Amino acid sequence: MATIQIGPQVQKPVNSRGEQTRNRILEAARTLFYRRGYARTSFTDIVNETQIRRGNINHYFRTKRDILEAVIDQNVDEYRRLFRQWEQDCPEPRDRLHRFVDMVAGNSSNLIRYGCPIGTLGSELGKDSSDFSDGARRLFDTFADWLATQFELLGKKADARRLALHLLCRTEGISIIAHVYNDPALIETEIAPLHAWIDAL
Amino acid sequence: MATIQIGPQVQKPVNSRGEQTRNRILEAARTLFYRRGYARTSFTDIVNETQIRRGNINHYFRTKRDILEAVIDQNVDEYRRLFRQWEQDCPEPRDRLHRFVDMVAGNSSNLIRYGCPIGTLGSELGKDSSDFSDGARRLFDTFADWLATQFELLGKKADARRLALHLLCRTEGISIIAHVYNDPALIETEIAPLHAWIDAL
DNA sequence: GTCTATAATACGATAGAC
DNA sequence: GTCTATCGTATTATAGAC
Repeated sequence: MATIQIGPQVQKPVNSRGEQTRNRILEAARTLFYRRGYARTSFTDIVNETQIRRGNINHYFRTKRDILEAVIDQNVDEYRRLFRQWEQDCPEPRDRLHRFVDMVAGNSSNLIRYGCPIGTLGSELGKDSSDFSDGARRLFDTFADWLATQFELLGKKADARRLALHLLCRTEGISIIAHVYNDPALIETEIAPLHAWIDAL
Repeated sequence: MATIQIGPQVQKPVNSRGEQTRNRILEAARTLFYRRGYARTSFTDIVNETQIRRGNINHYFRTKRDILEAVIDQNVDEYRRLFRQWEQDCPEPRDRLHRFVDMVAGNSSNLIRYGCPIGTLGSELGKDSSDFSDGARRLFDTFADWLATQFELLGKKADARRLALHLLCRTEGISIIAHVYNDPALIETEIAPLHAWIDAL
């Protein structure tokens, strides 16, 4: 849905000093939340990582949870941008699905060290009294929706969502086990049948 | 490897008051770690849950991490006991594998609310500077080893470990996605092909 | 074995000067 | 927009009486 602009549009200064500071905070938080988990990442960790003073961070994000929400938004945006790129690169939806599976394989060194960036956050946020399972679902929906669209384009209209969730189950499971066992070979072994599965559709 | 006993064996009083207290602590911790995660569970939470005083808990477990290790040991023991039960109930290894898959389906209400008890703990412990990925691996090995044994008994000697890890990938992936989406139907849908897969081996 | 009291620290968040 | 200083609380862990 487009928003109607009245009068000259006020251009948001995307590279202002404030914007840069905010982005540095966000980037550090994203990495730390991924590598150490949200609960174990402290405000002080972010201060040390960015060298930005405590009070200044609080100027951009009043609470730690505000940072989390912004990090999730950033993740969603980034994956959507990636999907758009794939759509441009691959006219065939089948090739886009292969791209998705290849992304898992291509990111194996991070997956092995820290687990899936979406899945581990999802597990943590889904837990009791984290009252933020919305964030986890929003993150997964970014993937599920896009994957379902590709299956629809493949003519699997009725089963699109089921197939999308199936593929997510497969890749998430691989990420967990490969992470626990620090085993890159397992990713290769488990990814291969997924490519075959996509081709057989 | 059996230990040779010399002289009359000293029987450990398994139902002494101390043992009972220790077990109550352990049971509460196990539930809390599962439902809220290890990092977000505090000593105070365990005190409130058990009504056992702080100092008394520290008499049995000096540190929070000591509790974690004991909880993992307890989990390992309990699953091993369950596996022995299955071995008695089912002479056919194929039926035992079906039992394993059914366990996931039968535990769906907990899986949906809190995720997989092994997988979520594994994700959390595998993270950076938790320096306790051993615990996660030990937990998963309890399953992987037993599953591999069943595949060997099925005549899949060469592929036993690969098949075991594949099955773990599948069930863990299902747990994650069903948890994030609070979707019990997804468990049923995704479990069915696993039974078929076992039968087709 | 059980309890109370408390030490020592890390945390999230705020106030207010510049 | 950036900084220093600090409040109030929650945390793990310990000391020592009973």
